Amino acid sequence: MTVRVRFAPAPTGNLHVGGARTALFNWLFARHHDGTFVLRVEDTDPERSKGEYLDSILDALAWLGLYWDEGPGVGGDYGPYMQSARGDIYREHLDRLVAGGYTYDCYCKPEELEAQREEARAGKRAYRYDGRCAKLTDDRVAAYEAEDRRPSVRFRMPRDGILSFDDLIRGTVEVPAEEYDDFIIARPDGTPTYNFVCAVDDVTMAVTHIIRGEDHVSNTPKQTEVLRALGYDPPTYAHLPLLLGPDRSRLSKRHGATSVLEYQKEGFLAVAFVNFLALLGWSYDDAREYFARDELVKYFSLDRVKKSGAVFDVEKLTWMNGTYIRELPAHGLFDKCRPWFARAGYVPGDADEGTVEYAASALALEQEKMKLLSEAPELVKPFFEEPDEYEEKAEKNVRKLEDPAQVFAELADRFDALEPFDAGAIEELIRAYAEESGVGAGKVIHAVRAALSGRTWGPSLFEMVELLGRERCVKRLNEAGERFK
RNA sequence: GACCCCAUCGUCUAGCCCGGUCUAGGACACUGGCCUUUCACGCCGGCAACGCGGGUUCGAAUCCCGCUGGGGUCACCA
Repeated sequence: MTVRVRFAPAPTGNLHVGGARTALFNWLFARHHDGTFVLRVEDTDPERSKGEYLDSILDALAWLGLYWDEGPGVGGDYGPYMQSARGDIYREHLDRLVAGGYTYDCYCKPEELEAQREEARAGKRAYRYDGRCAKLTDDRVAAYEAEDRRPSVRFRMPRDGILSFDDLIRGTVEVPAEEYDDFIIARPDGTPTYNFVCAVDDVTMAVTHIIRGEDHVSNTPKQTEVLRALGYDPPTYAHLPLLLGPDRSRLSKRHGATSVLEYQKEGFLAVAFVNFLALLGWSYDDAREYFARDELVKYFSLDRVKKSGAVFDVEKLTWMNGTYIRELPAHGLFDKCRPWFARAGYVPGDADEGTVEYAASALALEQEKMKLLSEAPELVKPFFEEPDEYEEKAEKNVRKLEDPAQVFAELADRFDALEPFDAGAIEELIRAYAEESGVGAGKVIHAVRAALSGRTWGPSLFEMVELLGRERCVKRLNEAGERFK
């Protein structure tokens, strides 16, 4: 039997980190087993479902490279893949349940149910629907109908015994049947609800393995019972540990950035993000943590997924992002950073080749210290802007020179005459100058760096000078001379 | 509260199933040093964990029980 898994987001918000992890594990499992990754959209809540959220979820999945084999946009033999378009399928299955006596009409109004819940709360009892509508007399029903009350449909859950299911990650999960009540599978207007449609879709889409978050554990018996009533064998389940925030509660908006696309905007690389996500709850061995995508596919296995929740640590993600950035070829990195360069105005979309080369070279000089693509403009700023304000320490570095103006003027002259104007020659020049004037080479270097960039840090000074070019360097040295006269 | 699940450094984790090789390994963060024209990278070193209590056993991070702690779920949301 070929493996079929599904990721089933509700378009009621953006794809968040936890959802992305779930999608990734499903995708990896499918790819590993040469199976099929289905994307199903659970848009049965017309109030909260929005097209723009769907778009954003699809964008996020695409960014991560988690393309689906079946689903919106690509089709497939088990569609439609939007639940809102599967009404006929639900209707048919609902009829079967009704015909089989697995359901009953419930005339309780939402307010009444809420009152019952409230009562239970007050009495400190666990609330469970008491099944009162299961034994309505014909008169009662007639009366309700006369009142124009429209019934919802409830599914009869077993009254006693143990409800259990096998979970690839947790083993056998058992819950006493008394913990469950008869739940609503169709609203008065006929629209079906989650536990029913989810179960129906999973079997009608021939899903073999349900890999989802641990928060669905308690729903599972409801779904397996629906399936059983319909005459289907339940698929295999695997409930993933939850992703946690720093306070160890389930990761949510409270914890700041949780939308996947926000991470893209902040300058994370999809490869790094995926690699990092894969390591949340799954591990390969005691040491390895770098995995190219095909390696993840090759090694991924549900039996190396652990049961306890994992805190999403942005710091470690950031570190990992930096390591991936360092591995990028210079032009690859520049291409990734292009949007930030454009926004900073350094490299407009229609920039000429020279500018592009210059920017890419500047970026290459700073590549080793980048952790986020978004840092690019700040890092290369001195290559595009003259120093306006000096860092305090940079100014001090200049003042360590007895006569900064003199030094800068002298160096400007020498730069003017230097041939060739490359890093090697520049280094020689500066060291020779330091030697002649009896000043420490470090002192001169630091002062020049300050004069050129206003900073105490940056790339190797000699390479920076070479790339900036004679003209800019001479100009900035002269300006610095004025400034420190 | 009820039910379900979980429990190794601050964090991600290896080890647990098949007890000894674990004075518990790796990584992030933090930190000392080296390298060096700075920052960073890199390298070397350090700090830091088996939640507690009982068992079982010659021996327990590993098996069992209890406790504690944490999380999840208790909708005409998904």
